Amino acid sequence: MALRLFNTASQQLEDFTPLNPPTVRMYTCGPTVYNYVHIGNFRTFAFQDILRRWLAYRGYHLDHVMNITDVEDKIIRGAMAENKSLREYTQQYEDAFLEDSATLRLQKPERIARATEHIDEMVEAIQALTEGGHTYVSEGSIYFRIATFPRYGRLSRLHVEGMQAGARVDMDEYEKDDARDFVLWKAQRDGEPGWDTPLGPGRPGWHIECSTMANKYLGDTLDIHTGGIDLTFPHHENEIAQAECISHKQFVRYWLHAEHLIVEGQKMSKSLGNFYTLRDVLQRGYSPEAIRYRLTAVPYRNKLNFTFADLDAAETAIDRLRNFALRLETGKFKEGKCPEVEARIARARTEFETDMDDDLNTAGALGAIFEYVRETNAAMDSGEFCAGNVEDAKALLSAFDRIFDVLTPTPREGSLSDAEVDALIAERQRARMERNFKRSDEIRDELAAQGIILEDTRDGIRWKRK
RNA sequence: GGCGCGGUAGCCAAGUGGUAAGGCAGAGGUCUGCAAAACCUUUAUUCGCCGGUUCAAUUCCGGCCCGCGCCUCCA
Repeated sequence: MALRLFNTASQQLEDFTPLNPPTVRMYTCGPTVYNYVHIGNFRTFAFQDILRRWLAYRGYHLDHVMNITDVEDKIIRGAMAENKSLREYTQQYEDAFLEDSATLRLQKPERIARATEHIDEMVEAIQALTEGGHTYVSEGSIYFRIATFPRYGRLSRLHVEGMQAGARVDMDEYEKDDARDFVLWKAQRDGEPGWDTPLGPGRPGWHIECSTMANKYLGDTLDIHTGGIDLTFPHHENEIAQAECISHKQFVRYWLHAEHLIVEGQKMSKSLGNFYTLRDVLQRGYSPEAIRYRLTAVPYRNKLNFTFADLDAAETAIDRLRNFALRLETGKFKEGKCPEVEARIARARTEFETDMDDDLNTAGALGAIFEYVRETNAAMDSGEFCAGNVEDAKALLSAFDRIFDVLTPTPREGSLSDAEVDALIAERQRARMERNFKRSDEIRDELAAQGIILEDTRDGIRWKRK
């Protein structure tokens, strides 16, 4: 069965085939680094990570570019307020973003591109648009004239002709001929950082960076372009206009948009006090894996209601999977191979893959995995599961973890080493043999205080870190 | 108003024209020196409401109610 993805452009599920297999050329809209990235942003980035990993699972070779928007109004305001250079100001947040992404185990795109390092290319793009008659100048700034691109609005299905100049306050504070037009190049104003270019002193508009960098690194036509659903309009619409007016080719073949995350049923906003960065959530003691699990367990086209109760549930759900993995490692099973068990594992894998192929139905895929875990646990309890089934069982679990990546606990600093734990356990076992339960319970409590949980199972003692 | 999404057990959530996956929580059980941990079993006569199509609808169609997003800051 082929991978099917929901294309915003067609509003339909489509079979996915890249233009030049096995390479998939993908561009994702990255963060604007004017602050710490919040968990809503990470919902989208986590989706992109799942997409990446599933494409790789399906044998595709990724050529993925993500941008870092490091010049923009809010950045300029922040940098000027702190009396820092643009670079000084953005570097701290870019570093934090990369660190947070690593914490959430988001795979790095093949290339991360900063807007400020592509000014020349953007200038060239704007010049090309000007040559094509798509621009005009107003008060030194250069605008894209939407009237020159008849297909404008097709992606978002918005009736742009209904938007009239003056219908709303012009947030850009610049004069435009038509409210629908958008800025390509902003003229420099007093004290603001800028670049001296053939276009005059100034800085690029937001939209031009993405289409320019995407085309530079991935060619005229990309296979996939993704971002949050709010970027559909106007950002992606504008990217299409820019790119296609220059290349006269289709800019993107598959547009994928992630729905938003809401918090406790409400839109996340600073005024409601439900605005969280990843760091905020980690400080409450939640593991990165639980956050990653929660962010990816709900299929990307559904709204994700982020609650702390659900994070607790995620921690427990991950424990269940880890316990199963531990049982596969440490369990003692009779020799041979049970064909029924083998068949069930194969069926579970098919279900897992079918769900993932179905527009990345992560909830369904997780369902298949948990069902497999329960069935296999039961087979182990009944003695039906054999040593010869271990390899298949492990293979499926690791296939799952290649995508979800939650099984390995994030190490904690300052905890006991494995050897120290083993030594204490051995001492406890001696105490138990001597029926010195006082001492054995002491050791158990001591380990528990260090986050080490002992399990006395029928196959012997085993332990894990909490 | 325009465009779009959703309403499935206490919570999260998948799903199909033939009678409801999975996770968490709850209940029961197994194991154990006691525990803990773990594992197993169990929990929706029902899928927002009302009509219609059909032998059969949660799943298709129409209407209604409710919640939400976007409509040039925004993942």
